[in-house]
Parts: sequence; structure tokens; C-alpha cells
Amino acid sequence: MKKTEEYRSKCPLSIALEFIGDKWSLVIVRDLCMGKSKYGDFQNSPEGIPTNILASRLRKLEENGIVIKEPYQDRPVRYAYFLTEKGADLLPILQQLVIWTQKYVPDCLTPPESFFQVTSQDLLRKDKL
Amino acid sequence: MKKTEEYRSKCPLSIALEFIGDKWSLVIVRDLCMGKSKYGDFQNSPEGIPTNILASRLRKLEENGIVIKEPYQDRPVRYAYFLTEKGADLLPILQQLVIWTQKYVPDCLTPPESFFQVTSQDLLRKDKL
DNA sequence: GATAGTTACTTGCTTATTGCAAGTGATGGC
DNA sequence: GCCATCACTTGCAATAAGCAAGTAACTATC
Repeated sequence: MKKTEEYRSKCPLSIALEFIGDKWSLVIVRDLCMGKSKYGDFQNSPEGIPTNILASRLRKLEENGIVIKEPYQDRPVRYAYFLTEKGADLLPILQQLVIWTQKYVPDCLTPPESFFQVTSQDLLRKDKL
Repeated sequence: MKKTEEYRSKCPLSIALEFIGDKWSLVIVRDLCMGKSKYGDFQNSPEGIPTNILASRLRKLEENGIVIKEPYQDRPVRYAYFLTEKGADLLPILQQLVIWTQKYVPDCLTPPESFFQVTSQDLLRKDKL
């Protein structure tokens, strides 16, 4: 992992944005929180993430220790993706983002009640939301 | 403001990322929370935001109702920037991002104690952190 | 053995964005 | 008239985003 000298500053907010400050990374983390783990799962999400962006973001999230990939099949070898503890701890951020949008954007969807009750620990036990 | 049909999906998380899912917007919001309001203030931040990016992001934040600009001088006219209520309500998101980074990135800075005690309401009273 | 289907990517290309460095405009001070 | 200040804009090169098609490694079917 990077030394703090390699970030554009030592501010923790600024550092966080170097990890997840783009339009797709937290969408992928959302899908992982919801129990999705394979390529087809992510591609079925309503945003229609381009396949090259999906591959690139999953690789970066894995490099940053937010996601791990585990083979679920041998011939050919194919991988499923899961959140690490570091990744699961992004959940409170997702929850706060949802609260913000629900307050300020009319007509957006409401996640299930469980979404606000689930904790990072729950995700690691692989409970589905 | 956009209708929900104009976002890439109706998911509140996804919508939020269309507003602030980049590496600079929340850094600017951080600076506004800290009481900064003029160009020179933002440019003095440690990340060294390029001036064209600063201008572009402030304009977008204003268009999205997250920031307002008010003239502080007439000749020539010059503007200072402040958070709206919508912008101040991003504070819990900033706080969660900081908690995450402090847990997972060694050697990052620690904000003042007040950062975690301040509320969105406090920001609107223009209390400095 | 050839063909088709499935899943997970990669590739080539176009378009868009990022960001560097310099420049511009409207003032005031000397 | 020149210089300084502050808030941007501009031109351009580099990088990233994303579209659409393609590829690889299997299995199933005929």
C-alpha cells in the first residue's frame, strides 16, 4: 500500500477519495453488499457499467485490499468477488450517501429497511441485505 | 434539477455519485466546512487543486445547489463561496470517510476533535470547525 | 469434429475529462 | 504607465471513460 507521501495530501478525506472517488467504485461496493459476486451480477445492475470499467475497477479494488476474488470454478477458472473487512467498513459511507440523496432528490428509490440496520460485521458473515 | 429519468439509475447511492463522485468535489466541501470561502483559500489547501478544476467544480456545485456564491467586493466584483443546507448535509459523509481512512491508512492526519462533534446545523450558522 | 452457448474479460477506437502552464481582465497603488 | 492582486479562462497534451466488437476457455449438442 502507498506511503502517505504518495497521496496528494495526508488529509484522510483526500486519501479516501483517491480510493473511491469516482462514479463506479461505490456502485460496485453496493452490489457486493447486496450479495452480488459475479460479473453477470454486476452487469445486471441498472446502471449498465461498461465491461472494461468493471474489470478495471474490480482490479483496482482488489489491489487496494477492498475486495478479494476467489475461484468458484476450475475449468475454466472463474472468480467471484467479495468484500474484505476494509471493504465492508465502507458501508456507513454508503448509508450516509443514501440518506443525503433521499433528502434532496425526489423520486429516488428507497432501499430495504434492512439496509440501514445491517452492519459491516453482518456483511462479513455474508448475510444478505 | 434533473428528473430521476436523467440519472443513470434511480438508486440513491448512484445518484449521489453523479453529484460528488470525483476526486475534488468533497475536498472543496471540506474546505468550505473549515471556513474557507475564496479562491486563494482553496488554492492554499495542500492538494494543490488546479485552477481550472476549482472553477469547474465550484460552478457545478453551485448549479447543483450545494454551494452559493455571494459577492464580497464590487470593484471588481468578486465572489466568496458558502455551503447551502444541501451542502452542509454532506458533513456526515465526510466524517464517515475520515473514520474509514483513519482505520485503514497509517500516518494520515487526524482532524481536530471538533470535526466529529460539529453538525450540519453548526455549519450553517457559519461556526468554524 | 464442428458449431453454439456461456462467462469473463480484452482490444481498438472515439470522445470526454484532467491537469499543466500561461494568459486575461478589472481593479488599485505607486 | 507599470506592477500587483485575485479570479478566473484558454490552449494543449496526457489520461480516462466508454462504445462496440472481439477473444479465450471451457461444455453441450449434433
